[in-house]
Amino acid sequence: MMALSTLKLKLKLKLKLKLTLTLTLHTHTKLKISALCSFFSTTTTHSNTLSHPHTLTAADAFISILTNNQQQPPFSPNSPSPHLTRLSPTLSPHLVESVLTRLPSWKLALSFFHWASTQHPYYYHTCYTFNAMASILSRSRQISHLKALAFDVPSSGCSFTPGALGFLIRCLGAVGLVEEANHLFDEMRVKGLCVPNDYCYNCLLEAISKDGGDVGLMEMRLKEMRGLGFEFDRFTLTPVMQVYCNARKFDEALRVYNTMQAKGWVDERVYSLLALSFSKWGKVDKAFELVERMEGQGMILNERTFCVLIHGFVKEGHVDKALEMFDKMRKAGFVPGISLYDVLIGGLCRNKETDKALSLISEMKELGVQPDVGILTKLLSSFSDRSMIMKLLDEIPKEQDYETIVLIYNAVLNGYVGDGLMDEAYNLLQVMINCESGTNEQIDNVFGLKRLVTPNTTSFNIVIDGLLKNGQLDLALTLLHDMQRIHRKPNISIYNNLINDLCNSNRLEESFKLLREMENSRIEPTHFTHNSIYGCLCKRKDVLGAMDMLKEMRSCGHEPWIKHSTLLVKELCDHGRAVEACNFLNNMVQEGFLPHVVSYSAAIGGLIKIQEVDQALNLFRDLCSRGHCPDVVTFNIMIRGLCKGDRFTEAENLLDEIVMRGLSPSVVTYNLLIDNWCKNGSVDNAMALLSKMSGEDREPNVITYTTLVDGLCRAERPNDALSVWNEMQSKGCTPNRIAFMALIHGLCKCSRPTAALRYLREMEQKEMKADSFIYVALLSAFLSDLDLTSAFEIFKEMVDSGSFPESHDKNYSIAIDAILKFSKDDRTSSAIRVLTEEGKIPRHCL
DNA sequence: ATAGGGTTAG
Repeated sequence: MMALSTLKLKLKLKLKLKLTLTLTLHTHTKLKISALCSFFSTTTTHSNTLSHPHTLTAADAFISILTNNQQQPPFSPNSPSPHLTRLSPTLSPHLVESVLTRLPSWKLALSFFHWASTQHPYYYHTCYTFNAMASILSRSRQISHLKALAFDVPSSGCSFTPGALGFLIRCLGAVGLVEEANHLFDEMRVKGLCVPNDYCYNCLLEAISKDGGDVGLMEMRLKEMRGLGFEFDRFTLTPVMQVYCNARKFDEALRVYNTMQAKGWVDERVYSLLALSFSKWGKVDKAFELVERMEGQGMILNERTFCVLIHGFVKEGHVDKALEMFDKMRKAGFVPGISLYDVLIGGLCRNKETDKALSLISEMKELGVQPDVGILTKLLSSFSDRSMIMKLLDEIPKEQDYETIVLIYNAVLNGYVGDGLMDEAYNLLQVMINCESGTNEQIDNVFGLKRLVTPNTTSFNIVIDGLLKNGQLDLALTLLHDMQRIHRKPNISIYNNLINDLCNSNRLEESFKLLREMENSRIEPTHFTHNSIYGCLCKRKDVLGAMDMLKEMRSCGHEPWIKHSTLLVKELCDHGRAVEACNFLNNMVQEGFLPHVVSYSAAIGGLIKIQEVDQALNLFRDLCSRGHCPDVVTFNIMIRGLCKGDRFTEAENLLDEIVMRGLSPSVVTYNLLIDNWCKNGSVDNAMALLSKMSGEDREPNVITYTTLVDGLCRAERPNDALSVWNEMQSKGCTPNRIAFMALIHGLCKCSRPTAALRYLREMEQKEMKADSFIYVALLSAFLSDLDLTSAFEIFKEMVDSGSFPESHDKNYSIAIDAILKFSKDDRTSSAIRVLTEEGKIPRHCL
């Protein structure tokens, strides 16, 4: 880099002095300063401007030899045509360039190009002949030859003007040879064969942008440019923006766009580029806005851009914008082809904008474009209205082949199914099934169509799917039999959907029957088929069946889904069968399926549930040796188990282990520890952890606060509980009914029933209903407070809201005691009698 | 027609 800038400095200096000295840059190459510093971009085609009649004649001579030689190829290695050999002393770069551009094939041109270079000592290639050749190879996309040529240029020692280098780089860029372009650029500079100028850089950037765009490379070249003191212009920034667009670097692309906008460099190309990118990013509104801005400046998109945008807009579901664009396109004088109509009508059908779709159809016809079967089936698929169907069927040219008619019927079936008209779909399918035995009238009754067709597999697929979605499994199953009766082979999709639905209805035996049936008819079950059945077995807790299915899956190479295996483990564990669950996981391993850490976590939780904490710990420790690492959730499950077993030290050690393994404790982890401390009388530890949480970016949640409110009330610190409550709300954490109940219950335990009642009212205002134990807690607290009136008020609310504790509830006896108290007191005894007579209190209470 | 699962509070 240093050497380069010195060189540049020297050159500038010498230019200033207007010296015409030659400068030795390379051992073999002498360059004229004027050539080196030419800042003009020069294209190869000098042939048009050749001025020497002599050269023209010579070129004609070469071309006629090269193209009229039918006896033998002109360049067979050992015997070049004697005519050519005779002419070879006249070779000059101008002549070669002229011949090259006029030869009819790249092959001939390349042979001639190579031949000319061997005519030493009379001839050397120049940048113009190299570029003429490169241009031919690039246009005919002869990538490997072009690559070889680009590789040869630096070692040929031929010097290039910056314009020539830029041209060559563009040839490379046009066929995606970006690496080669970069290599060439650097080599030419290092070897002193060219001093690249801003034009060269612009060409290089353009090449980079063509290849999807390597942002790092592009930014490096930009930095280089700036370092060399080159100004950026529109030809610099357009490819830069394109690279950012391709890389989805939204902000950077916009920044470049804004710069260009400020400089007035935004042209059609830039607008189109950005609009297309916006469309690709799903920002249809922005894309549209750009197009309008463009129009405001009197610019028009080209046809291709219109098409791509319309397709993109429809794909993003913005059919309205697509239609507006379509309108603009026609106003710009472009005639849309049928594929645009197809995509627009497809989009309108998806949106159920059937009127607009139909008006497009009439517009097409006015323009003399006949809607094809593809468009008509799209429309039919979205209609279930009989007269509409008839009208559309009228559009179909009569001479359609059989397959096409089936396609059209299937579209009608799709239309019915889409609108949930299963009876219509089923009946039409039945008419089709019976078409061979039925009469023409039958089908005329349906649509006035003369042609009779029998349904194909797709027809059945459509109706069966519709019936399944509509909960008509049994009717769908009869269609499977209809298929077999008329010898239509069900496909995998039909089998899979039926089996899946049977499994969801717990009709396992029938699923198996279908599975065997498909195997017999040589339709291979997929992993979906097997997993449907496996899932059903898991839900049933059928361990043996699940194992058998796993064996079958093994033989097909189908993986069981994690959610199913985990469900089985969980179901077993929920019923206290954790040991069986563990055995099942071991058997899975035996079958060669490594269960997921989630399934193992469920099993560990199950062992803890049956108080086998040591077994749980063993499994937890085993996980790593089985190729798994426990994650934070597994740790949480284990921590809870240890806490439940009063093994606090081990639990806290696990917390350290989480950190040691590079995991980080989750909010749940902290909640568990807080709960543990609260229950063990170390509320202050718990409070300390609360303040630590925010610092670690683990924001406390409603469970954290609820746990602490409960803990503080247990520690007889109602005021602290209330301040935690307030802190929770000030942090924007909304209490749920469990939180309210914890606070109300806690305040009651702290003999603060009046405060507690206020929160019950707040809770009720938020339309949350308290459980009966809350009423009982308030009731007891008021009674201990000897506030019989408030106690009775709560009691009455409890009775009225149907929250009287059940007889097996431990609060039942408290309620009964309260009734006795109320009966004995004059202030309340009559009211109790009324309630009893109304049947609101169990009569035997008295 | 197809991933996704296991843990915490009254």
